[in-house]
Amino acid sequence: MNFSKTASYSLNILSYMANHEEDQLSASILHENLDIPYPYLRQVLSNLSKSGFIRSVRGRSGGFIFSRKKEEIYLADIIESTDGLASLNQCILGFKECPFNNQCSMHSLWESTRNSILKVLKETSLADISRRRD
Amino acid sequence: MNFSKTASYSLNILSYMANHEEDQLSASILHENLDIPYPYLRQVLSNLSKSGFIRSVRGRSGGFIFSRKKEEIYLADIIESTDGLASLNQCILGFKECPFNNQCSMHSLWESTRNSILKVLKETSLADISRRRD
DNA sequence: CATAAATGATATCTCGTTATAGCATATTTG
DNA sequence: CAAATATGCTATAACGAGATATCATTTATG
Ligand code: FES
Ligand code: FES
Repeated sequence: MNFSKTASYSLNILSYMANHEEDQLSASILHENLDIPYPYLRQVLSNLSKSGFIRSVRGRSGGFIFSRKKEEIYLADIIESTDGLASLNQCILGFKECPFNNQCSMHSLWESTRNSILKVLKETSLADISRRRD
Repeated sequence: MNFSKTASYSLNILSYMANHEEDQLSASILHENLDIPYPYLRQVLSNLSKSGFIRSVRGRSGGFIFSRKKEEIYLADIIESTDGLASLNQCILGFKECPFNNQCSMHSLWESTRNSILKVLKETSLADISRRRD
């Protein structure tokens, strides 16, 4: 950890979409509402399509819409598709081996912490966080 | 979070030095014992000098030695001098504003977690972690 | 004094992430 | 049909962290 900007963007996009599930949203609309550079936003949307979270509708008045139920898309899935979850399994100080001989106070603290984080990521769906928000 | 490689290197170097406090250690010696590329190691050492944790002795049989007591160098000081501690005060998902309207389960979990981490960093000195280790 | 071995300082390279740009294709709308 | 507005695709640029390379300077040692 932590997560990349691309992962943040992805989470931002999908959570916004979850709050506007009825609509099919275009990159332009998303760009107007989210603080993400337009060309990069389009790349990220493309990736999210390829990852199967959303699908695209081409042509004028096209856009993006969920291809899976938001109840079944977990935050962990999104992180996994962008950064991978492996980063969560590392020492918070970035060491391969604990330089403090596995005796440092970081070790156990971070281990239980990251398990908590992982648990939340795995149990929280886009539906869970889709609450009133503009 | 998380911390940069440079921060990891710095912690690695200083914790190694704390276990060899008696000695004045050269970059070559440190390079032989730590898994850090030599030229970069020298840069990091230079930064640690400028930050006042260690001082350099020039000339043949020169090297580096603590300029402050290891009892008074806290992990938080080291992180502060490399990455800055500000990174710890951010949403773990990398958002400026919580996109979930501050209602997401990450929020409170991460907030208390990072406080715990910060507490450990602020209370753990190099002396505390300097225990038998080669 | 000359050599060896160390740090000081700085310029450059690499590489992955982030960001940009442009053209092709699809589809709605008048 | 033609224009407008989407996405698909892909090439390229910008940027920063990490890594490398050089040369100057300092000092111990023979
Ligand atoms: S330093 Fe990371 S677990 Fe000990
Ligand atoms: S998403 Fe980071 S605090 Fe809610």
